[in-house]
Amino acid sequence: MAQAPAPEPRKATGSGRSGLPPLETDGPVVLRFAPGPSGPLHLGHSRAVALNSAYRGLHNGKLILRLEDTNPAAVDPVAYGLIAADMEWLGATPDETVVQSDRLEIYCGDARELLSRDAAYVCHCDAEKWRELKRHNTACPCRGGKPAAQLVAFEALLSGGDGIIVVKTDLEDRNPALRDFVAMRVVETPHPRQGDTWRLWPTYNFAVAVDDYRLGVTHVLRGKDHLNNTLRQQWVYRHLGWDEPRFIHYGLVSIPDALLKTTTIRGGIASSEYSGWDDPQLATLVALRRRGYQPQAIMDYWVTVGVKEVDITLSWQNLEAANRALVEPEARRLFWVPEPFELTLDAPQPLEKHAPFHPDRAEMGERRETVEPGATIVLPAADVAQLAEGDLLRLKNLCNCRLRDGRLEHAGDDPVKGVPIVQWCAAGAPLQLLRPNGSQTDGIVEPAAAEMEGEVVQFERVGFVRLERSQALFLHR
RNA sequence: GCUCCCGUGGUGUAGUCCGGCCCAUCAUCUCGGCCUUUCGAGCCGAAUACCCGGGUUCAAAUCCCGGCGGGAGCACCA
Repeated sequence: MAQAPAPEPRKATGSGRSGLPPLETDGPVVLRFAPGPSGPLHLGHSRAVALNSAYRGLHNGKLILRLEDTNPAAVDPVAYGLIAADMEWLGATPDETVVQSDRLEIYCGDARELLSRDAAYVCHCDAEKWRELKRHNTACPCRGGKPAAQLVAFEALLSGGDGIIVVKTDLEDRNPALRDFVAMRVVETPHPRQGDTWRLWPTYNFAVAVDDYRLGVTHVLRGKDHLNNTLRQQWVYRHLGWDEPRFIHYGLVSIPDALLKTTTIRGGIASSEYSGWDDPQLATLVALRRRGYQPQAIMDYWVTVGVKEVDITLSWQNLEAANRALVEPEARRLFWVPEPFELTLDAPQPLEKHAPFHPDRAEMGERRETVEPGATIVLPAADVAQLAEGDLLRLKNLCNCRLRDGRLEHAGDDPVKGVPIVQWCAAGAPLQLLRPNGSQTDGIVEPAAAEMEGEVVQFERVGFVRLERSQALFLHR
């Protein structure tokens, strides 16, 4: 029984070492991540994934992915696969995946149990009227029916008619959010996976309570926005005499400069404002991945943030720092010249470029290139603008030059202290850099880039980027 | 409006339950310096915080009361 998923070797990278406080527990730990399949995961989701996954590792527990697709109208069939892929990329592959729309018999069973215990009722009132009555701590006429009659009404609803199943709570509760809540309702829209086999669908709170219990979840780790939902779900536990899991709520995260709302992104893609879910302007996981974010950086970041109930603002700088620490030792260096300015090089003889792929790791090799006298050299226009006639500058890893009459005049090979050092290209290919703010910069990249598609590299003096076939995506400085 | 949660530097975090070892930890950011044929990395240093007001106490970031501030929920969404 005690399944022990191999805890992946979790390397304690830099910042993430502080670690999470262990969970209170008296046995095996079962956790779950439960998104609705409406699109791929984004940075906001990744906190829940990271925390649940970190605790799985810490307690050698089990992590369930539960797809919450009980609203047929809000399901994107491709999202099931996208979400699974995102979790895998994060290194948080679930031990088990369950889909709520496969479990309708279970919800119906527990609804019947609720009804027969007089803990729920079938309501045929007008929605607005029912809410209004609740607001005044008043029961609707349907609430008083006998369990036997309620059960009959429930069976009838399965095949036709209007109505909802309501969980009885305390109508006198001072918190208006906690007075009687809907457990199941009729949705005629066909479900992408189930077609029209079912018309009575559970709501979020009911399905979650049932599944957390029946799946043996021991710790429910989720955002603070679920505080009231927890209170509602606890009514189901009490009515049915179930032992409760431990509930842990972490604070809300606000992510600056990021569009996270799935429906808005979907709209932006439809209107071609974004090229797709992985558009570099987005904070979806696929987009961050495409730009060169390392999953471990994201996971580490959330672990250092922890599980407190305070609301936080995500710090891109801190996340970038975590990613830079991972990427910097591995990233090969390359010259990329933004807004290239052409100059002719005057030199007495051919010059040899010896540029290491990594300044601190000679074993990574170097890029070599011969530059003939009279060759056209491109420099960043911004750097040329800084230069006055006769000024000395160094073409990095090549030679010193002096700017004379709009040409570059060779001025020695050995580095001279205090001289500006600039990246340059002689041969090279056009390459556009895309930044997450949507801007694009034209430039020339050195020949070595040709065989480095897909790599995260550092453009010297520019920042880390990920190379694609004919463009580069800016990662961070 | 009602209900619930939270409030340590720019950002995040440790400490708050069990008051003293906290003139408050660590990371990141910022600013200097060193180093470096990148404005990357590395090394050294600096600056910046206990929301406010009372109270209890020899002693409060830590306990109590009252303000103020932020957030969430009050869906036949998840």
